Amino acid sequence: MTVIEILKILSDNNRLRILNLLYVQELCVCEMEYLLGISQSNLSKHLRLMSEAGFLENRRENKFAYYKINQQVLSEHPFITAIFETELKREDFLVEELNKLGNYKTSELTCHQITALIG
Amino acid sequence: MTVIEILKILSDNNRLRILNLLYVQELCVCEMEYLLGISQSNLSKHLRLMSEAGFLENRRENKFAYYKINQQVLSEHPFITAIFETELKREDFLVEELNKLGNYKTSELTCHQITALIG
DNA sequence: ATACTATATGAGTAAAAATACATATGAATT
DNA sequence: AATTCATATGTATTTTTACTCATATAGTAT
Repeated sequence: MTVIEILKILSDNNRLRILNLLYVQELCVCEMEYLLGISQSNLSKHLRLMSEAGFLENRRENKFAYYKINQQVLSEHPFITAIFETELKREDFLVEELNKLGNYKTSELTCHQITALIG
Repeated sequence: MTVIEILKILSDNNRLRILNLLYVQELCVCEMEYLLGISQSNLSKHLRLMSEAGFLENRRENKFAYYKINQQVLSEHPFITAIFETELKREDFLVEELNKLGNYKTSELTCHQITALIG
């Protein structure tokens, strides 16, 4: 992965929002759909883009698809961590979305329940 | 300047090439045109974009327009320095362009001579 | 097997960004 | 003042990227 590939991934608002959450923890597609309000197909395409670039890893558990950040990318490119740790914390809307993620976690809703809420 | 604005600036190949040189030193438009082989109008537009965003500063000296990186941007956003210092050094074509800049400097050509070469 | 449901994908559209070409501007020189 | 020359800008074009809608796929459960 070249710098420019990484920068192109990071320079989209929705992808930054996704990564902002995934930097905290692995998440299921339905959870991101719920937390971010991005349409399912759009979300899926951003996730695919980032996975094919090697930025994300994914697995399936039952019906649900989980995505997480490839830690090797972070260790090979420390500037990414710097962005997540300091830059993203300066953007109010991203901090709010982290709060929403926090609330979601304490709610202990399941993916099954989430998809019922969305659909 | 938001992170996303900065990332959008950085995520274009020609802009990265420009900044790669400007990270070494202030340069005139004609020098960048010569060193990078980017067309004058295209170059000018990239420079304008980055200046309006506050990423670059510029001054005129005689006929010539000089651009440099706004140091405040670097100090407020250390991840940018990390990109220049370590990431860009991994890209062969960018390192070559730095070498070309080095050669140009030792040649001690003037802007006047450069524009004669280009035109 | 069938139906159900979460995610992925194909095709089309819209929006944004990069570039090229022609021309304008503005400083310097004659 | 007229000319020259470096840079900037307007307009058009091309390329790239994001998104929507409809449909396919692949797991689950009945």
